[in-house]
Formats: sequence, structure tokens, C-alpha cells
Amino acid sequence: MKPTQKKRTPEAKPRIAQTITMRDVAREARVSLGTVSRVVNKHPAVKPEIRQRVEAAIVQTGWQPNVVAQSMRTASTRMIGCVLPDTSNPLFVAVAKGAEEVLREHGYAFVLANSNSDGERDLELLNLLLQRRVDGLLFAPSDEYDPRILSLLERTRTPTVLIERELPLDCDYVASNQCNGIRQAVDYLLSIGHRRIALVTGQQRIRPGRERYKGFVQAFERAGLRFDPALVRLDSMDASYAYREVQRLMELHEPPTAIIMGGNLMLPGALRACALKDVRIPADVSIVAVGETDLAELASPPITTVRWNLEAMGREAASIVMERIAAKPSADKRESRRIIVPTEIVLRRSCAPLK
Amino acid sequence: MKPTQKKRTPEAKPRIAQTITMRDVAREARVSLGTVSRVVNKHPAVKPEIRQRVEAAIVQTGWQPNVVAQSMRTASTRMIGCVLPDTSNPLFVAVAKGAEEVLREHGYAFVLANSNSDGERDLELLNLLLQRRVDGLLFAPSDEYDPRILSLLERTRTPTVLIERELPLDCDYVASNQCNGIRQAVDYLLSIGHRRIALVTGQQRIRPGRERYKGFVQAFERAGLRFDPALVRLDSMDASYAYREVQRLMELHEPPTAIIMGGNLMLPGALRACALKDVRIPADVSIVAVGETDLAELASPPITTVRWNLEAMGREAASIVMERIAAKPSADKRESRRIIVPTEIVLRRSCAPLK
DNA sequence: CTGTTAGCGCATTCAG
DNA sequence: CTGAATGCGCTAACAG
Repeated sequence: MKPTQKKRTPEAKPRIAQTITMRDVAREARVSLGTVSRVVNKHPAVKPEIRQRVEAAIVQTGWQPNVVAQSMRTASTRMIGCVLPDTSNPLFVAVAKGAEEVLREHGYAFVLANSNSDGERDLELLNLLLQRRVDGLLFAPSDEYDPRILSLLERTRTPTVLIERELPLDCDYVASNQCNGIRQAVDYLLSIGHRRIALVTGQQRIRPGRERYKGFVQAFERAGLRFDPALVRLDSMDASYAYREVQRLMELHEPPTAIIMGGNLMLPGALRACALKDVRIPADVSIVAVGETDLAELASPPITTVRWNLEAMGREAASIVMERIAAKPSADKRESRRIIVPTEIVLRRSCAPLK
Repeated sequence: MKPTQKKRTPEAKPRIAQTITMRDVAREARVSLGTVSRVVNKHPAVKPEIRQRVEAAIVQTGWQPNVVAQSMRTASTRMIGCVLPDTSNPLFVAVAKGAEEVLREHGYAFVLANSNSDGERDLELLNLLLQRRVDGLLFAPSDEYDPRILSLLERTRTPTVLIERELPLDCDYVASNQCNGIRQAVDYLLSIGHRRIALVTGQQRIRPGRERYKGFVQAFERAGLRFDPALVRLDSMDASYAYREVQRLMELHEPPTAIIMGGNLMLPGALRACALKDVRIPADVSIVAVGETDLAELASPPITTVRWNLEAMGREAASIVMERIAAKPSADKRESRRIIVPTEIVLRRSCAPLK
């Protein structure tokens, strides 16, 4: 060992960009580290004079709290992770926006991740967020029956709120009442004389698909009528699926007189299909779309839709996570919150009474 | 003091949910902490046998790295912050999606915040993200001339890439070529005989507004023609502004024969205005919209638009941040990257030759 | 090749 | 009311 050298060689590292820590503030204010901490955390037991000195020193040094270090100490990152199947779907966009809004109000950061409807990615992203020690999770799994997701969610102590999903386990969720939405749509179509009503929606492994089909079945049941199973298409909520199935439906020997598009991305596909096949709306077929959009409002003719408050869903979901985090120390066994937001039908000119 | 008690009272805290640390793994594998770290960080100098033992112990204990602690040590959070004026605007949504995609590929988390076009919030959010020690920023300031933002950006050592913005300082950015987009639109309209062309766009304090107006002016200049300043409206890019100004334009003694809507949210407003005033498109007025949407494609008639690749912008922006972070140790003085993505015009039936 | 050690920046006892 | 000391979980020297 060279006695002329200290352990470190501080002169090797240029002193540039040395981060300012509370220790610097303490030195500047001629107090101890603990006192600075107390001032920062608004602990009441600090002499006003000292408090002022510290505050001045903070301004003087330009110190900013290091949230990473705080997280390390407090085991709270004040971050909420959010995993969605499609972060460009206006539906989830609105939910995310609502959620981000309330999280920010609470001083929480919003970490957004896109699973692209890939169950593997769901798992991967969840783990990534958990490793980052997010304090809570907003999550819309791509597959409600993936056992790995289920067991992960069951084991984790991180409060989680599902978005438009419902799992076979006890977990908070916020979802829209799609069952009722479709029922409203069918009721309306029945009321204006339609009987051959088609439903195009998808993915029975996630809640919206199931609820939509359920609503469809219920509406007919309650009306004491039977629907034609050949008019029900339950494989996807993509625009391309809508495009294809609307064409196929209209090519049937006995085509439907009305079609419900059960998915907010489907209307463009449906309209394209009608345009291609020279199907007039509502003369040849009545259309109801699920999910309000500019397109629905401004298409020719304007399209009747089922709508609900998306941002409210996001805000609600975020509020629940905040609540769970706040309640963490006390009760753990409170039962899960299940929020169902109502839907309404917006009547426009895309539906005509059956002649 | 009760000598029977140790300092801590571990039996008071139930041992539930004790977090598993590398120390636990080390104990399980009968190696030291450092060795576990080496295995985790894929340091080559570890005997295969020991490596296996550690890996087994990791699985055994169910250990997950604590990214917070890693960040604390390495001063890197592997998070990128993103502040946008409107996280529900499809334009920014697509950019954010593209960005998130490449960030995830690099193992970075994406923290999204919405300023709601509020300059104060911009500042606040930037500080929040910086306190969280994000490694980089994607940012679309609401006001390019806010001196506080400028000085903050100038002082910070956090790599920042602007989205659709250009500041009076040296900073990377990714933007679309709106100037060219509008020029293409005007050129096209001129080529089919229009002379009274209106431009409705906004916010000259941000790049898109300025570039659009610039393109408009340039197109006329290059054609050796003059435009009527009364047909230029530069106050906002809102749908409601479009709604109002289209009406006002069409009420002029000499209304425009063509209108360019310079803002991707404006088309709905414009269409509503035309519907209200019984203005037929393109018989009474030709319309060009900036920004591709379902509505533009499926409106009656379909609307001619200027479009560009939004997700590519996001990917590009994220790539630049990644690059900057990687290059951090070496050069610091490399000049700023300015990426301009090209636009193209999509001709549809909303424009008719002037009779 | 492996073990030991020293902090990263902060919140929080515990003494004074 | 304030200061000193401790450790959150991890990485990166350094010593063996």
C-alpha cells in the first residue's frame, strides 16, 4: 500500500455535477442532517429560527429531494404502474388519463406499459413494475384465465385494481356495464321492430366480451324472443374482424336487419364493409356501435352508440388504489371493491324502424 | 429502560412480508453477498458451480431485484419521464406508444404525465420527474418561450428530447414537417384552381402553429400569388375554435373556396360547422385536414388529409434519449439532433376543382 | 475466483 | 428541541 494515497482518489473524479444532498444543506445551515430532514418533512418540533435557516440553505444550495433515496428508506416509491393491452385504444387512453390525473393530485407518478394484448408481456411487465416497487397497480390483463397472472396477483401485496376485467379471485375492479349497454341496444332495436339482430364482438375470455354476449342473450330472453345464433360472432374486437364479419353477415341468405358492433374499434371496419358492399345505413341495415367516438357522431348517418364515462373509470380506479395504500397499515381483510359504471344509449340516425 | 428488551422489538412486528434480499440468497447459497451480486450482474468471473448454486438459491428464495436499491447505488433509475400537453390527443398517444415500445425494449420504464397545456404544470411535472431522478425526458412544452422552462432545461444534465417543439436553445427534438405538409396542401388546392384558401390553426408559440403558417405563406410566395389575410385564423387548434371559425369564414361576403384545418382535433368541429350551415363539401367548400383519423377516412365525403408517421416519431425520440444516455460518459458536446419526419398528402373527395 | 466493506441519500430512532 | 448514529438493498472497490 502506498501510504501517500488515501483509499479514494477523489481528484480522479472531476467534482463536476456533484449532487447536492441534505448533508450539504445541513452544513450550509450549520445544523445536523436530522434537523434538515425534520424541516423537510414538516416535523413540528423545530424552532422557527432554525427552520428558517434551513429553508434558506435549501434555496441557497438548490437542493432537491432525491425521491429514490426516500423510497429506499420508506419502502414507498409513490409510483403506480399501469399495464394495458393497448395504450392507443381511445378507451384505455381515456381511462389512463383519468387515472393519471388523480394520481398526480396525490403526488404519485404514473408508469404506463403496453402489453399489446400479449399475455406473456402482461406477466413480464407486471414483474418489471413489481421489481420497481410500484406502490400499486392498475391492470387490464389480456387473458383473465392465465394461471400465472392469477397466482402472481394472489401472492403480491401490491394493491391492484383491474380495469374492465374480472378475475376468478378476490380483486378490486372498475368496469363498465356492458351487459346493460347491449341490453339497451337490443331493447331499442326490438322496440323498433327488429328481430334479426346480429352481435359482433369478441374475446369471451375477457369481461367485456362476456358481458356483451350476456346482455344480448338476456335482452332476448326477457323479451320472450329467440335470437338466431348464426348472427352472433364472438371472435374478436378488431376493426378488421368487424370489416369481415359485417360483410359475411350481409351476404347471408337472410341477413340481419340490425347489427351491434360490440367493440369501440369496430365501427370503422363496419362502415368500410357497408361502403364496400353498398349496404345503406339504415335503409338496408341498422347499426349500433359500442363506444362513443367522433366518427360515430359525424358519420353519415350519425351512428347510434352505447357510451359511458371512461375518464371517471380511470379516476375511480386510481382512487381505489390510493385508498388501499392509505389503509394498508390497518385492515387488510376489507372486501374487494367492484365498481360498475353505467352505460347509456345515444340514439342517432343509424337505426330505422323495420318496415 | 428494561434490560430485558433489546433495542428493537422484532417480535412486535409480525415477520410477515419480510422482503427477501440478496443477503437471504447469499445465506441460502452459502456464499457472500458480493458473489450473489456478481451472478446477478453476469460478471464473468464466477465459478460455474457457484453460479448454479446462487441461481438455485434465487429461485428457491423467490428473490427479485429491488430496482430502487439498484438505482440508489448506480444513480440510474432506468426510467424516462414524458410530459405531454394532452395525453388523450391521438397525436401524442401514438407518439407515446412508439416511445414506450422502444424504452421497454431497453429495459426502461415510461412515466407519463399530462400538463393539460398548462405551462405551470409543465414546470411542476418536470421538477417532479427530475426529483424522481428519471434518466431522460421526452417533453412537449405548452409554451416554447417560458423562460423558466428554458433555464431549467439548460441547467439540467438529464437528456431531453422535445416532441413537436423547438426551443430557442440547443436541444434535441423530433418533429413533423408541418411546413411542408401545409405547403403540399396549398399547392394541391392551387393546382385545382383554388385561390381563396383559408387556414385555421393556432398557437404561434409552439412549433406546429408556426410551421403551418410558414408553409402557407411559402406556398403562396412560391406560386407568385397572394393570399387574403382575412382568411387566416391563428388562435387555437381546438375543435371548438374550428367550429366557430369555419362558420365565420363561410359567412364572409367572399367566403373561402377551400379551408385547411391545421390541427388534428379540428376536423370534427369543422364538419359540425358545415353541417350546421348547410355547407356542402366539396361543392361549397373544399376541406383539407391535418392529421389522419378514422373520421377523415370515413366521413362523407372522405376528407383529404396531411399525414405522417406518429409512432415513428415516438420511437425516434426514445432512441435518441437512449443514445444520449449511453453516450453520457464520453462526449458531451455532440451537437443536438433534429429529426424532422416527412409528411404526405392523402387525396380524398373533400376537395373539388374550382369551377 | 470469492469475501469483506463502504457507502448511495435519506428517515428515524435514541441520547442529550 | 437538536445531533449522532443506524440501516434500507444493493454495487463496486479492494483484499485475499
